Amino acid sequence: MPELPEVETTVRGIAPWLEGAVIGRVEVRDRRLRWPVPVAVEGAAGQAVRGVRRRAKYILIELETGSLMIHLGMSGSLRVLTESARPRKHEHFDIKLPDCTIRYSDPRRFGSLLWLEPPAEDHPLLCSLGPEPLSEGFGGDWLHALSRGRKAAVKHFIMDGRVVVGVGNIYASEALYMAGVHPLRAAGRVSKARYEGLAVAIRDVLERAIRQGGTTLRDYSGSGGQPGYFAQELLVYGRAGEPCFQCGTAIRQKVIGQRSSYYCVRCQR
DNA sequence: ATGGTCCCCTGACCGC
DNA sequence: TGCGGTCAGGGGACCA
Repeated sequence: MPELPEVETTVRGIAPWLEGAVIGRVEVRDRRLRWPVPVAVEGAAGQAVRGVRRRAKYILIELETGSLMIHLGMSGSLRVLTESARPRKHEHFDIKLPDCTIRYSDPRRFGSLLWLEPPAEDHPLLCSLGPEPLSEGFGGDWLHALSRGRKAAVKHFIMDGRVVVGVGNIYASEALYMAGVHPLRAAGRVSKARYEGLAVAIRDVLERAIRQGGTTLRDYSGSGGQPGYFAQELLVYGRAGEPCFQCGTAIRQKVIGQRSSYYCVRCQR
């Protein structure tokens, strides 16, 4: 469920509680996540938090001897609890802090909690990731250069974390629509000029979504339990059969690479 | 290397 | 109210 804006919203919500704090302990109730939660995460107890950051859709809590790395998968969320509350089903673990508890919930169990030895960036899950879409290193020239000769659909291409991180299914559809690029077009057959427009669109949609606290379609909520408000700004995602806001043509839905894609056949070429 | 396909898992929703 | 089918915002693993 969470894409980059939702993960960023979560990081911004938990960071003030973590920064400058010492971890009380990490209480794991259910180790069954994408990978079994390693016992090593409990070594976080008593360690000072040196930093909290996001890399792609991973949340990194940097401690003295290593980092806790959290991924929210499709249905994960972190909540800040300032009063004691009985853990419920699917609430796999708690990070206990002096002034609150950060509680992880993940019904579908596609998320993860791992312990990373330094340097964290050498971890297999992080070392081959592409640039952050909101960073200087990302732009149309990068997309254009990487895509030469690639026959995969451009939508699939921009969702590949080795190309650029954090562009999930919702925002891929949105950005392609904004840039007027057909999602099924071969990545290698998109011009440099159109990649420039696509890069701008990716950046723009992600920044606006972050400002709205992410997109809540069904069950996403931020660390304070609040929904994201970007759903009301979606231009194509989830609008199959409804008229395109630019030309009135019915928005098409098609499965590309196992995921639903939404686009306008008239406005996107 | 690249490009398909499959799958992990639970819950919500829809039609009958 | 119950039941079966379908669909979800991610992404690793595997095969050709």
